[in-house]
Formats: sequence, structure tokens, C-alpha cells
Amino acid sequence: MAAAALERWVSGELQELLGLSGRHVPGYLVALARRSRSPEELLERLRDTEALRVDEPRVQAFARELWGKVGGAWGGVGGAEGESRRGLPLGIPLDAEHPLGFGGFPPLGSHPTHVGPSHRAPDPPEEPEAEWEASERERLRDLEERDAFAERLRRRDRSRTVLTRPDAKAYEEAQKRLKVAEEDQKTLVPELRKRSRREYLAKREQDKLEELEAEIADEEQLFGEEVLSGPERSRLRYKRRLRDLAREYKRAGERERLEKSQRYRMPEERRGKQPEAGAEEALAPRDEQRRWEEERMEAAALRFGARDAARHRPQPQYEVLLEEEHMVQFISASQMQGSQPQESVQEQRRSLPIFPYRDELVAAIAQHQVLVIEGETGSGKTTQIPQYLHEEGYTRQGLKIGITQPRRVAAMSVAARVAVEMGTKLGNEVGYSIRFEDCTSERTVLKYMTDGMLLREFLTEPDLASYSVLMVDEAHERTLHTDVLFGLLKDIARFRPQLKVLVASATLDTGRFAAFFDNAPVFRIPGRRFPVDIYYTKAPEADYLEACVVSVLQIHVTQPPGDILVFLTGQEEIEACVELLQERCRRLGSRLPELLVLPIYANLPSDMQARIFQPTPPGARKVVVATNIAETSVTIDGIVYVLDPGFCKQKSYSARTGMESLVVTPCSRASANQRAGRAGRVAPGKCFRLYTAWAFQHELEETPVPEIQRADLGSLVLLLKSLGINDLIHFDFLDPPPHETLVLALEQLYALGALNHMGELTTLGRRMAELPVEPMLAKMILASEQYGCTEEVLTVAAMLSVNNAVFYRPKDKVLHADSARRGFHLPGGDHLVLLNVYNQWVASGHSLQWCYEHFVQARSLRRARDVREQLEGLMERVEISPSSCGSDYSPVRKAITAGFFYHTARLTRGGYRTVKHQHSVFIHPNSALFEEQPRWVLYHELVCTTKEFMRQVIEIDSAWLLEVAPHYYQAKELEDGSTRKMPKKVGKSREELG
DNA sequence: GAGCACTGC
Repeated sequence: MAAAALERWVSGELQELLGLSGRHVPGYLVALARRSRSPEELLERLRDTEALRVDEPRVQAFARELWGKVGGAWGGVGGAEGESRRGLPLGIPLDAEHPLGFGGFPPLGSHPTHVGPSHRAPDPPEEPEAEWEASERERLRDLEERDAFAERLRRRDRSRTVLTRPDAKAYEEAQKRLKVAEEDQKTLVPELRKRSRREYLAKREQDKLEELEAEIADEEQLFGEEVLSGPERSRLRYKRRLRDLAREYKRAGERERLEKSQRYRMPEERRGKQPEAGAEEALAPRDEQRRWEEERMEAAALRFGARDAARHRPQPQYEVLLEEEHMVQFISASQMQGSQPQESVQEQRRSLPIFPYRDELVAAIAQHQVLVIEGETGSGKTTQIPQYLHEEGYTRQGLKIGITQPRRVAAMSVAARVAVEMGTKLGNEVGYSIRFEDCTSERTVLKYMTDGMLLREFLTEPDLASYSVLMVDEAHERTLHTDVLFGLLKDIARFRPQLKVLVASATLDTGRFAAFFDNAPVFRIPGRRFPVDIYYTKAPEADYLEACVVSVLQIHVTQPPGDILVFLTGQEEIEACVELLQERCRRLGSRLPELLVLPIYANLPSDMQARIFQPTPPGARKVVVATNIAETSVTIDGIVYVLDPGFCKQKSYSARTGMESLVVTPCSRASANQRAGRAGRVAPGKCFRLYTAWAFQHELEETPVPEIQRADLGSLVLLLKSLGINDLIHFDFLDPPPHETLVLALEQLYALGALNHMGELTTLGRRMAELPVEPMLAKMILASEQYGCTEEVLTVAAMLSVNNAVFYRPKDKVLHADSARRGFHLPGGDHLVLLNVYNQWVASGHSLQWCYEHFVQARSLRRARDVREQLEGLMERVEISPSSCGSDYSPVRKAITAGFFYHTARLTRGGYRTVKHQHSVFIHPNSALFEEQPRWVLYHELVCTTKEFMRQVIEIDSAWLLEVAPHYYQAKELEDGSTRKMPKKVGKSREELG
């Protein structure tokens, strides 16, 4: 039977058995069958792959039939047990016969112009042996080359000198951002006042009339004539009169415009100037302004009295602001326990909760190889334990203690803190290592680093021989990197009995960690935090955004001083919430103490972000409306109240379609408690949850789904492969990723040429692993060498790696922002637009002003520059010399195609469909090609929001696909069969682009 | 004609 027909048959059978059939799986199964001496052996091999349930009769029947069709022609290629790589680093379990369970991929040479004998061509029946032998020779040759490359890397690493950069700029930036200078505090209050007043006035100018109407309506509704005091009644009367006056002005036309310019002037400015003509006539408006001023002053002055009243009297006067039925009803259900901190700064080290346990802890570490340490933030585990171990001599003989953190800022700031405590300069005995910055020296014994950094260190030092202790901190966060570290550390610990492994986590999950590390003991350290009272709603809230707004006002009106932190899911919600709050405050303004509403989310420009760190002016209250960023990454001082609607956005990844989407999901109990904890950092706090206690107990998951089960694993698989771990199916994961995700990652790596048909790492794959980007980007970069455009492609790669945060699109200047964006358009597509933006930014001398003018986020460009510099530095390492293609961009698009040939779509009569899966997709409206609709496009990513959108799209020539991925595409797939059916003006194929 | 939480190498 011809190979193609055979595979079609297998594919059909798999559809029956599994409901799915990957592109390469049939070929693999055929290869397995070829290598099997009997149907039983084939079944055994199938059992090892864990893809099929071999106990099922229909699977057994399938295996027998398959073996029969193949004809038992086992050639014995895969049976080459003799060349097993057993005994490679550290006894990490290798299984050469079924590496990854994908030992039977069709042969594939190294990229990109090879045309390997692929499974689509019928096997030449006369000489199958010769073909196998040839591919086998090629495979072995490539393995040799790969190992030679790895050896060159090792030699280079040995000769490399360690950089010391104690004056690291990013660290200073972080410190600057986290710390606000005292002078700022002094200038801040008047500035904030002024700004708030200006905002008020500006807005007021726009919709004065509606505003007044609304105010009057509000007052009538909220207060009713009878509860109003004398002055309040007169104020209402005043407002009504004002409304009538305003209506008159509107009719007055010309006169009104003249007055407008005088109506809303700052009193200071006015005082400094001559009274202008016509000022006398504008009495009423100016009167209003004066009144507004007075009201603000009044509100500010009233505050203390009101707060005192709230404390002393059971019925504070502001209670009336929100009627019972409009209020969110909370019931107190529990209290998070806390304990008081010591005041003294001098004795801080000794006063940490961990201090009394020092000797016990040190003894436990001496006694056990792996220790799980349970301690909340503030217990001092991160800063103290490494110092204790240093004092105990774990750093003798030049050995280091490594401590991992999930975040860069944490690694830097903790290292800085410890350096101070030890009285050394950062970068000497105590250092940190994060991406873009290695602040360590040969003297460094305590090394703080990000988890991803330690993972990378495995590449150069697979047994981590220079470390005596490794501590994985914040393990409960279960980042992709920490999860993989667990498996790797567990493995090397077996072979290095003297190595100590510490797993530090907040209270949750320690039992699971302990079980994973062969029942390691758990050492508990009490935390240090103020108690937080938890309130739940009586009934579920239908509209949590509205409930948030009401609750914030409610807290503001009824609760003693202290800032409020609100958790929402994303930028859009946050903007809406901020707007609503400001609107309500304006309407009720006169009788509310000042409320500063500040948003924060990752994509917010830095200067706006910095505002949340500025201290709240005396008498005012701050409301920070935040995403999850405030759950772990950013800590805001002064928060006493937390408002938690209980939702967050989570990325989910579908291996079936290779598509990721962001979905709003209920957060876990662990997250909810983490959020609540944010209220108890400076004083006893309160957390208001906008869901019921029952929902908390019964509807929320205990912990979030670990990232490893939600993410694309391409890079990870490539990294593990580079560490010599071939059998990923059986890798010791704390929580294994879904089988399909692993399979998809393996298939993609195979298609990219990073793995050979045996599932082994190729030379290309080894080089790709050196680049800290996702595999397709890595492939694109490596391919750029032969198209002579490494300079351009590096820029494209760097720009793509700053998540769609290049263009800034403020709500009030959407049109300007969009036209600025269109100014960057180049024919060819979005990747080239990004390249254009970057180059223009460089040409502007990295000007900040330029960024503002072009609605481009400077922070993103700076990050792109960092990424680019890092990649550029690695070019020599992967043995690529720089080249540039000048102004002809088609080589750039070809190089992109070499990496992203997986991501292609073609325009059909029914719109775009992906080439491989016929999945219906759309060009994102922000794309430069949105209107052009070229026939063949390549996309960087597919996201599912309102539709399935392709983001970052370029036009390609379908012929390129055969050129760069002959093993993946067949000519017939790429024919334009539907040419005549196409509408005339769309889908024109343009040869001379870019 | 949309609207993307957060990290990390």
C-alpha cells in the first residue's frame, strides 16, 4: 500500500478511535508498525506512547490491521537501542526508543531547504532500506554537529567573564517608581487639588446643562425636600436657578461663547489679571465658580468633623446619601488572622517572625535534603534563610546559594535589601541575575534570580554544581518556570546528595509540594500581618461593576480613613469604573469628602502608573482600581479596604486549534485570600467580597489552574530537549500538562525542524534553544541569516515580543491615535509597520517627545530595544553574522514565513480560512491590511475575542511556503483553485510588495 | 470595525 493511502487510512481510523488525528501522527504510527516484528510488539509500542488505549478491542483490531497493511516490513531503524543516550546528564530519564513517544516521525533534515522523503510521497518499494539508511546517516551527522555546537557553547561559557553592574539602571528605575520623594509629597497636595478642579471644570464646561439637571434630579431623588436642612434647600433652589440661567445662555449664542472663556478661570489667575470687559455681566457663572470653590473647601473642612461623627454617633449624617435599597448589603463572616509588627527599624532582622526559629530551621535543613517551608509574606523567609545558611557555612568552597523569584523586581529589591543587611555592596557577596542584567561577580554567594533565569542556567550547567542550596520562593504561584524547576531539581537532587533544595510557599499547597518531593518535611513559619475582616454580600450581585461603584461610595461615606483597592478584570472595565466613580462624585461632590480615583493596569503608561504610589493628600481618600497586577506584582501602601468582585481574566490555550483566548473567570479562593491580604499591610483592614459566603465556599476553586496546564509549551519542550530530557511524556511534573498540548508542541517543533524524526533535538533546535523567544520567532531569526536580513528581523522579533503594547490609544483621542498609527503603514503588513516604528524611533534619538506625538508607548519601545540588544548579543553565540537587506523588505517577509509557515490563511469566498485547518478567521481591524485583504496572509497570532482574529498580519506569496516548508505543504494545497470565483477587487496577488 | 489579565527567558 502506498504510504499516502496508508496514512489516509490510519488517519480515518484515528478519527474513529480518538476523535482527532494530528498531522504527523499517522506517519508516526506507520513508522511504528514498520519497526514492529509482530502486532503484539506494535501494541506494546502503542502502549508506551499512551496515545491510545491498547486494552480496548477496537484498538487491538486496528493495530493488527495496521501491522498487516504495513506488511511487517520492519526495517529496524528505530530499534537502534545501541545508540541510546542513556547516561547523559544526571540520569535524567532518557528513553531513546520512544523519545517523547514520537520516535517515528518521518525523516527530516535540517532546515530550511531540505526536501526530506516525507510521508506524503509513496515509498519507493524497491529500495526502502537505502532511503532509511540515508536519513539515518543524515540524522547521526546532525547529532554530531549538534553536540559539536553545544561543546563550542560550553567552551565559550567557560571563558566568559562575569559582568558586574551594581549600578543597574532598571533597578534604579524600579526603586524610583516604588519610592516617592518627600518633596513630591509637599507639592503634591496643591497640584492634585488643582488638577481635580481643572478636570471638574473642563468636564463641566462640556455638559453643564445635563449635569445640572442630573444634580437636581439626584438631589430630589436622594434627599427629598423633607430631609434637607435649610442651607441645603437653598442650595437646591440655587441650582435650579442656575439651570435656568444656563438655558438662557445657550440661547444667547454669541454672548455665551464670549463668557465661556471667563466663566471657568482659576481664581489665582483671575486675581493676577485685570478684570476683563464683560466680566460684570457674567456674574452668575462666576458666582457658580466661587460657590464651587467654597463647596470644595467646605467639603475638605467638614471631613474631620464628619469622620469624628461617624465614629461617635451611630447615625452619621452621610448615611443618608445612599438609600438602603441602593446599598450593597454585606455580612461579616470571618476574619483573617494577623499579628502586629514590631516598630523598631534597627532590630528589624531580629524581630522578624522567622528569627526565633533560626536554629530549628538550620537543623532541619542540615538533616533533610529537601525541605518545604511554609510562611506568609512578611515572615522574612526570603531575606533571612539565605543569610542563615551563609552564616552556617553553606557557601564555603566557592559554592553559592540560589534563590528564585517569579518576578524581576522582586529579585532585585530582595537582593538589595539583603545586601544592606549584610553590609555589602549589591553585586559583591549578594547579587541578582535577571534577564538583561547580571549583577553578580565571582564573589557572589547569595544569588537572587528569576525562576526563568535559573532554568536557563541548566543549559550551561546541567547539574548546577556551583550551588550548594537552591531555594524556590513563591512556589505557590506555580509559574510555568517554577513548575519545571521542581521536576529538574527533584532529579538532580537524587544525584547530588549534598545539594539542599528548599521550596518556600505561602500557606497553600505545601502538602502537595511535600508529597511531590518524596514526602519532604514541612517547616511552618508564622506570618505577620494585620487582621482583615471579611464581608460577603447577602445575595449575588447581578452587575458587579455597578455594585463596585456603589460599594466604593458606601465605604467612602461610612468608613474611617484608609484607601480603597478595587480588583477588576481589565482595562475596559477599569476605565468604565473610574469614569462612573468620577461622575458620581461630581454629582454628589459637595457633600462628599474628596475621592481620588486612580486606575492601574500593566498597559497604562508609566507616568500614570506612578500616580498610584503618590501618597494620599490629607483628608482625601484614594481609590485604586486595579487588575490582577495589584494582587502580586504591585504593592500599594495605605490600602485598608479591598473590594473584590471575584473575577479575573485568564488565558486559556486550546491545543486543538492552537488558539489562545482571554476569558473572564471566577478567581480561586487562594486569589481571593491574596487580594484580601492586601488590606492588612499597614493597619487592620476590611475586605468586601461581592459574592456570597456560600459561593466562596462552594463555587470557587481552591487554587488557580497552574500555568503549565494552560499555556503553549513550545519553548519549554525545546528547553527540556536541550537539557537532554527526551521523554517528556514521563517527565516528573507536579501537575502534568495536557497530553494534547505536549503533542502539539512536539509536532510544531518537528515541523520547524528543531526535532528530527526520532524526536531528538537537531542542530537547528539546539541553536533555537539558545534564543530566549518562542520557537517560531527563534526559527525566524535563524532563517534571516540566509535571506540576508538579520538586522531587520531582529527588530521585528523584538517588537513582536512586546505584547501589542506599542500603540497607545487613549479613549479621548482615538482618531488622532489611529491616524498617527496609519502614518506608519507600509505595504506588506504589520510586521513591517512595527519595523518602521522602531526605526523611526531610533532615528528620533529614542525621543520621548516623538513617542508622545506619535501615540507610541515609550516603555514598549525601550523594552523592544532591550530585547533586541540581547538577541543581537546572542547572534554570535548561535554563529550568525549580521546582515541587512536595506529597503527591500521581501527577504524580511520570507524569513518571517520560514518561522511562521504554520500560521497562514487564504482568502476564499467565505472570507479567510487557515490553510491547514480551514478554520474561519478574520484580519484584526487594527491591522494595516484590514482593508487590503490580500489573498495569502501570514499571522503572528490568533486571538479569540468577539471573533477569531489574526493579529499582526503580513501578505505572503504562496510559493514561499513551498520554499521554506516543503515538508509541511503540498503544492496542491497552495493552488489558487478559486481564482475565478473571487470578487474582482479583493485578493489581488501582488508580486512586488515591500 | 475592535477593545488583549499577569509574569518570564
